[in-house]
Amino acid sequence: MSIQRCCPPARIDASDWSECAALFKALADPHRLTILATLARADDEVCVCDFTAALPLNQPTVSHHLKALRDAGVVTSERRGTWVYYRLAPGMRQRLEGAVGSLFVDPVVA
Amino acid sequence: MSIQRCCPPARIDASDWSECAALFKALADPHRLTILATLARADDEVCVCDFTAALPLNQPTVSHHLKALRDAGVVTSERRGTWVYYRLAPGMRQRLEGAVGSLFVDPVVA
DNA sequence: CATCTGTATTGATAAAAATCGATTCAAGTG
DNA sequence: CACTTGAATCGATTTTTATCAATACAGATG
Repeated sequence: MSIQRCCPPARIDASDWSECAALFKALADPHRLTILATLARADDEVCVCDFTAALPLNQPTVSHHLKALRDAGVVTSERRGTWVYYRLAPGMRQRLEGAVGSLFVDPVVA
Repeated sequence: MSIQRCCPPARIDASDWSECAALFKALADPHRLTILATLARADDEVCVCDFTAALPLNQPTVSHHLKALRDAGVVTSERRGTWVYYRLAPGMRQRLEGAVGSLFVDPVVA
């Protein structure tokens, strides 16, 4: 019998998804999502001390997660006196929605 | 002088973000995003052989990533003869958009 | 039923990430 | 300027993840 073909050749997407993956990776942790959701709901700055008080983590670990979010550009920080305050980076929601949108066709938007 | 307060007490979000984090974790890899974007653009099934051919990874590694996506409920698979075909899980876009939306207030949608 | 081909699984290894104790740093306070 | 406090950094440890070679499995073919 004739040899079966599995399918039409198929066009694999050739984009570089590294940047997008890095953004999702920043959100791939329950504690970081807690921080993010808190900032989103506060729609205002939140003191680090509140996170260390509320999260079931030691202070260095909280600091570690905050740094991860900072490095990913998800949050910004500002020291004022002894305390440091975090807030959501401007345009984060759009950025995230854009990332999701870019996965699903929406050919050539940005 | 009086002791400074850092801020109003602050209300930390108490939700469980594990599930949401697991979804983002599934997307936190460039190769998995390539697979996902390909499936989204195909809007149809794609043969595993196309992924193994196109990705700069060995066959077992591709299989590993496909399993990760399956376990996260992001894709579904179906064997037909020798070949196995993958497609996007139904409602994935809404699910992802819902996850993003749940982070940003949108109180009590689903 | 021996064999081939495509995919999944197993086992091992290496790289990355999460966590914490100890320390450092920055800024107030006395 | 010594001391205290909040946050970041460092170092070490453990866990998770990515990757691949080898193997097993599933279905077709002869």
